[in-house]
Amino acid sequence: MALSTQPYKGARDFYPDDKRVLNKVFENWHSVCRSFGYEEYDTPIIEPAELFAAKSGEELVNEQSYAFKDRGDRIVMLRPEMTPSVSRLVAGKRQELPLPIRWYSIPSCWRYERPQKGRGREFYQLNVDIFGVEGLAAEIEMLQMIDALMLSFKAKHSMYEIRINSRVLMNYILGDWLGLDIIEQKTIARLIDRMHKVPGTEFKALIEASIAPSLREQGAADRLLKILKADSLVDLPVDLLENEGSKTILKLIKICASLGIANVKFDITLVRGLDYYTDFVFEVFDTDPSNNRSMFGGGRYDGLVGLFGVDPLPTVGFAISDVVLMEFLKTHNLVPVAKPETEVCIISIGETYEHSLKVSAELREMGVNVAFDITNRKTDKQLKSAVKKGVPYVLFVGEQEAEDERYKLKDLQASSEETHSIHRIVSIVKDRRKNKN
RNA sequence: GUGCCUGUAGCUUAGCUGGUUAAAGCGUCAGGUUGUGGUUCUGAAGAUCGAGGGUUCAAAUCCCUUCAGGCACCCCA
Repeated sequence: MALSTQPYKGARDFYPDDKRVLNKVFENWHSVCRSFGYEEYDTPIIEPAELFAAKSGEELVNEQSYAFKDRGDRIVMLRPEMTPSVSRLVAGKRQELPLPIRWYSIPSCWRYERPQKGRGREFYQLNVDIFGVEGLAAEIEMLQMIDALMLSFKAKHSMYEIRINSRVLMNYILGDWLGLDIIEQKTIARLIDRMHKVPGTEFKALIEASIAPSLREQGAADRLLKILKADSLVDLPVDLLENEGSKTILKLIKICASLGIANVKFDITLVRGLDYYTDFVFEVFDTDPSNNRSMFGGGRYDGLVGLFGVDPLPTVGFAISDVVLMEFLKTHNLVPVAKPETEVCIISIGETYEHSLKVSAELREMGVNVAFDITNRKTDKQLKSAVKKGVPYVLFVGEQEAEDERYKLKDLQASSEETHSIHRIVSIVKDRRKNKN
């Protein structure tokens, strides 16, 4: 029985053609993060299971995790997300890190799920977090970064929308305003999260079924259903507008608008599954009907760092996965094109193998990426494979050229060739590189 | 974890209601008289038809099981 050439279920192989695109995506992520003054960190892919227990969502930990025992009987997990790990790092140096802490990372994460469109078991995830800022300025910065990230892929504002909500407001509505107990609050929150996927009448029935009869008689269900229809903040009753969460949202939308980020919208049905969020939450949606989905999200989680026994630290962060982002880029025709980094293929003709070796070495020393075709095949075959690989230049080294130390450089796109010295060749190739970037 | 759909050479497919050595295009490799491509011509390699079992004189083609993939639900990046 031959071995399978397929990758493990839900995990991916990146052939060079795919890897170049992925790298391009990463490059965009890196450069946006750096431009906002964020620094990269990294952590192990394996963490003790208890790091995630009770901090992430229940289902994420119990049913969707790669958990196993190591040889010392410790229960470990492949990280399903990065947030608990960053919090661990920050807590570990809580006293010495200058605030605010602006960090990012691109870890690969693992979740035991059934793969489907835009979701695998393994994925890369850009994680961006800012620690140590209590006020709205942190939220604003996150939204600004998201705007810059989307822009770095040439996305237009019409292609996506940033929906925001506040857990403070939501908790107030469900708790004080409606008078639900903790368990009811949880189930109702779940339901609200799914509101747009369930038919209206069924949704109403589900809500009513989850509310205690005494409250139902006071009209709690109807009050809730009514405010869930709110399209914008001003549709809410006045007493809810007084809530701190509402004020936060209002200010955020206003400031974003003044920054030209007009696609930020209040969405009262936005909940998010992770348990650690404390106030501001958001999700970015693809507006294209064929891919109308939540792409990524984040929010404020002020409680996580403190769980490590140090003083708490207010935090806002978000995460984007490469898998979902690629779906977005595909539907909007924005997938970056990425050519190989090889700039010159050397084709040696006649008895010039050793001379060609020297030429390649010289070019490399001067910073040119050179692939010497050492297959010794016929010239046209070598040329063809250079073309197919997408290399911009071919350099012919024949016996005459070797003698003159001037070589024929062929521009494969322009389909022109000129004979030059090595130095001239280097500057031509480097000029091209500059113009490309 | 639940439901639906799919599974023939590396890729895209043909193969009618079961019948001798399973076709084609693309790609790969080689050659078209020894220094040039994105044209053309010729040739080669490459599939026990996802796997296992069954029905039948006979199965890629019918039935069962299983595996893999896709999509939706769940959940989420």
